[in-house]
Amino acid sequence: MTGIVTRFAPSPTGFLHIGGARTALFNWLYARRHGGKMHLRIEDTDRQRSTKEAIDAILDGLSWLEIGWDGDVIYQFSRAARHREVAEALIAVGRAYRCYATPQELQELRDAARREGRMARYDGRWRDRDPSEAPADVQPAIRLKARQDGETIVEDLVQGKVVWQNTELDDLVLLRSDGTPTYMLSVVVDDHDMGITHIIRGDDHLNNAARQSQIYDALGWEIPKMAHISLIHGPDGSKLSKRHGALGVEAYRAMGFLPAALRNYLVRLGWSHGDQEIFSTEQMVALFDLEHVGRSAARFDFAKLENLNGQYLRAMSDVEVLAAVEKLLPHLPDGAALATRIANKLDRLLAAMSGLKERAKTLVELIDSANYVLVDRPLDLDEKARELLNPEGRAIVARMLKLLEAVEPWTVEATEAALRAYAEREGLKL
RNA sequence: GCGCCCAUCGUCUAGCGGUCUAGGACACCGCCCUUUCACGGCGGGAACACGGGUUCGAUUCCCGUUGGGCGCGCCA
Repeated sequence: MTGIVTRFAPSPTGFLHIGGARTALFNWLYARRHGGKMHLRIEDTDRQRSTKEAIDAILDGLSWLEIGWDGDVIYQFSRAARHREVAEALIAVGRAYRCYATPQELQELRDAARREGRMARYDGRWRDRDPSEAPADVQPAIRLKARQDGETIVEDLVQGKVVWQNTELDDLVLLRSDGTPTYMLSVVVDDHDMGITHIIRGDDHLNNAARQSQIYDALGWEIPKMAHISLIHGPDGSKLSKRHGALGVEAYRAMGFLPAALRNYLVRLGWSHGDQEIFSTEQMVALFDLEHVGRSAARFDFAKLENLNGQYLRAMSDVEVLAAVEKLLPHLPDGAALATRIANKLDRLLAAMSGLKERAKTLVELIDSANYVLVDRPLDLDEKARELLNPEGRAIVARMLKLLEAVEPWTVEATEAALRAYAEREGLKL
């Protein structure tokens, strides 16, 4: 029973963004590398913000990226009863207590702390109070009775040893006054019950790691190995925002990126294997490790993604690229129209593919430049010839001819003849 | 503000005390190929944030400063 079990645990409050995709990829790679399993757990304990659309987007995004999970999808909210039971058990053994502090009281506490330059934390006012003092009209929350002395240490597989003074940590809420479990409790219980051996997640959770180890400690459970990977930043080094590239992965699909290329780009963000840049999925699985995951944040570089995508495109066979195009069509805004346009010209498209794919960085670019191949004959050759008057037009015509050469050689001859005639008439030099 | 994390070319990174006049990739700039574009080939500029230690010797180890990030909810 030493198999490795990882999990990807997104909260369904939005699409699967690029950072989440990388976290999923790392978990997936690590599990596969060691012949283990990766579970998918939807952290939907926030009933207000969790949506069906978000869940679908996450599932869809993962399957597009071809990142599979083992077993059924676990919905965290469905395990609330179990979480509640654990919280009660903690009270029974004296490691948790009911807290009757009101939201107003807590807010005042936070304000005071901030004013005095301390880390905002609960003061434990109900920690040792006798339950008989409880006000009858307040529904209590259940808080962990955390150790107040000593320190909490997390041995992180990526970040190394991280230490917190216990005086900095407070008695966190396990169960809300409405009886629902908090994220902090749920993760610990679920990770334990699911037999998770390795928690690989974004380092925005590093601080949570300390509090969660306190819960593990109170429960007497073994703490899974943890690896907190750095976040992905925008090109300017600040947090990745919509303005940058914090789009859902489905947006990258719509931009014409290939899942394999995106995976390759993502795995190199933070992880490396010497100087190697291109990794097949098999190689990633065979080589991935946590030792070579860097600790610093990486900026998202669109140009590099595009370059990588272009490399993948060129490496694919013409038939494969055509298949990828057809697969992409339903996800494009004008996909339906394009699909009908392409439908009866598949052979033409295929014939031009080798010329097309070496020019494009994305599938969308490729489709755009396939215009000349897809357009209905006859072309207005005179109009094309007129474009020769400027360098840009000259380039377009030349490129068009190159593409057409593979499809319809006669068109090239006809066009060239028309160009020559036109140039002669206008006294231009070709 | 307090806590925690991070710090090599513009960007992703290699480097785990001497092999570093710091390597690769993307981007950029030249040249070649090409009646254009792209692909391809060749070449070029470009980095160890700063200041203290430790050491015979620091890009590599320690401390501080600066800069950036994350966290500080009965959100996750």
